[in-house]
Amino acid sequence: MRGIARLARELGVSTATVSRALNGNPNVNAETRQKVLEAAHRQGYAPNQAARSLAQGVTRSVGFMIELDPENTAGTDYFFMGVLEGMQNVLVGQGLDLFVLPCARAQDNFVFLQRIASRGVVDGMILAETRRIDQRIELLQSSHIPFVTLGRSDSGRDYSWIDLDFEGVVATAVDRLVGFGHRRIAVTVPTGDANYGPIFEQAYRDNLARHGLPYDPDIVLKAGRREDEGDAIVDHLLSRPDPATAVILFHEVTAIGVYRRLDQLRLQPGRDLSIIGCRSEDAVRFLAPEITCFHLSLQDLGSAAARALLAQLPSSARREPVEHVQQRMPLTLVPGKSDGPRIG
Amino acid sequence: MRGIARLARELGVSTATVSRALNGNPNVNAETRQKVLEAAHRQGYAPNQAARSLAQGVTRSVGFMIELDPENTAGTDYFFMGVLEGMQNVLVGQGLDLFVLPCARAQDNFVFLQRIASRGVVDGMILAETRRIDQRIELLQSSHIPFVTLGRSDSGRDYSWIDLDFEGVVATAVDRLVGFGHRRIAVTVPTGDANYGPIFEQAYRDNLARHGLPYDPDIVLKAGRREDEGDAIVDHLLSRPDPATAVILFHEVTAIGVYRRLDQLRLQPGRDLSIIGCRSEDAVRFLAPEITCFHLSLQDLGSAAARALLAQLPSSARREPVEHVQQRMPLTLVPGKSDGPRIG
DNA sequence: CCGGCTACTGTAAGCGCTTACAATTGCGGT
DNA sequence: ACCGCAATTGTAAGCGCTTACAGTAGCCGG
Repeated sequence: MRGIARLARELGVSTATVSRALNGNPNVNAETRQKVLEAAHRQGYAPNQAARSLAQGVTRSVGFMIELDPENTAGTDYFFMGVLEGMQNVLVGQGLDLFVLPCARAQDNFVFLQRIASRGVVDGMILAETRRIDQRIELLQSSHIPFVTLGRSDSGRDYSWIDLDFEGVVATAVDRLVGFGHRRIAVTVPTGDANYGPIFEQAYRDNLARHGLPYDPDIVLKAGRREDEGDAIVDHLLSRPDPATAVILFHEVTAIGVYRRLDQLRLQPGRDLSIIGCRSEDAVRFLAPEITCFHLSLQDLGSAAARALLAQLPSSARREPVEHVQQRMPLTLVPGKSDGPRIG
Repeated sequence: MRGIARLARELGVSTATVSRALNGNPNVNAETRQKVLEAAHRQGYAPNQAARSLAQGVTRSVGFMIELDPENTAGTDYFFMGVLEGMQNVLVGQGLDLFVLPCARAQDNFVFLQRIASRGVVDGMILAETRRIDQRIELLQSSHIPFVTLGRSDSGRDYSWIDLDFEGVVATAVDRLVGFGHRRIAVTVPTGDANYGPIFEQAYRDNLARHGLPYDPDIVLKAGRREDEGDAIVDHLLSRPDPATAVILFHEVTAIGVYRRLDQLRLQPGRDLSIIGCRSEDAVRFLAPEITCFHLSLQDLGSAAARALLAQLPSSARREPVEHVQQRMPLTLVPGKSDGPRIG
């Protein structure tokens, strides 16, 4: 005999009493509770989680699904650790455990989630890197599992998401560059099927329009998350008959290549080409001149996601249907020296 | 009625048969199995994991405990992502799930593990960042939970660990510097109570001795994992009456500060001070001149840990006591331009 | 002295699954 | 016709915990 049953026998009480004492049920004599707690502690007793969740139907834990991308390990930069902290900050307060569930290969993400989402592992899910069209959303909805995504998808359905305020970033960046007198403002947009590409590009178009500037697809460049893409960006932009005088970089690391190539051409960031990055990344912290970029609180992002999930978890009396949170996290501009007045 | 029972009723068979069919038990008529699998698929049936583990006593999953350090988010991402990949590469093949368990605050790591380690969550654990004296090791041993640590501890007990071959790194670095004619070789050692500090320092002493060089505590500097610590390192080393001509940096990011300060002093890495980093980190990828450092395959590290854990998991007939793996992962020298012959 | 109340504890029925064991069937061999 | 055996399926007992419900005891007011 083991677990609660052994404790019960040794103390000469029923398993029900032990269970109650351990779970803080008020219907237990203070003295009895004391005895139980002591014995439990003495024996290093820890409840079997599987039995617990089976009996209660909840696990008191939430999952955070991330995808491992062999192409791009370095790429995640310091994103997740900050986000995890933010999540934990709100989850531990609720007595919830966080399980990060890394999916081995991005392609397998659907079956992976299907397996994990089967009742009994977690009470809710947070998904990272939502795609434009993401089957996982429907899967979770049809399984009636509470979830939140980090990133919007194109699903028309109503669900909770937290995303970065790309619209705000682009608006601020364009305003700033236009204020500096720039009129040929290039932009790089991410490759891949994450949904922020189109969002970013759309924001770019909208903001050019707001300033009455024409949209020229020739200075909208696809670029991945590798610093050496920066070289090609410079070459392309400056080789135009009507060269861009400023560029907004979606992936900030590409700035490294941009700086390098400019240097080779004896050109100077901020003077010969104004550069604004979109989310400060570790790798560019040491560029000189400092890059103008946007700062994001990863902790806030994580906390927001966790809170949005909490709001959906069964809890104290909640009759009315859950409210879905759809929130864009603001980023703050950190002015550097990589942009400035247009010359010539 | 739900789960397996519903399937069983609809198909007019017993739950036992359904369970057997689903689990690939050979004692099921091929036709019956087919029917069951079809029905299960049609209904999107997924087994309740809690019930499964309760009945079987195993969870088919392993945990990887990491500690969140608000001081030090950057950089760790890069590390963990690579390691996770390596782990997944071996775990998915075995049908095991990996749960990353982030502990909110490093101080709470013991109670955190105690809670998680209670039977029923994972079958085994991998611990990151083992301390010199780490209670978690005894906890896991007394709970009879298979585990592996990333990093040695001072525990005399026999258990599985995977660590970096700091001894090899230091030996190679010292040999190289001595070969360049250096005799005053400084070193930085990490702050904090992780166990690699003392190991590193001991290796340093041993290797100096091997070359008949004196050990001078004055050029053994504590340094954390922040680039700006590099400035102080330079100032200290060069202000000595007998300045060091070379330095081995435990935390490679400090090289950024070192480069910066040298630059301010109009000195040059590789000529005025030879610098060797210990493990290539993302942040220093773009330093010029390139830093001489050591490359570690994070994937290999992760795979090794996962394999060491697998070896302990109950499986096919294994009567003899498990063998504990104690393995130091080799790092390979990547020569750069940050070190060279001693001048003067 | 009794009914009813509060405070506590015990009994036992699950939670959804696995699995040892029993039961059934159909077969070939004698 | 009967036995033994293999193949297949069913029965039911858990796995360790929670919890509705049913006691039991002590107390009060009437």
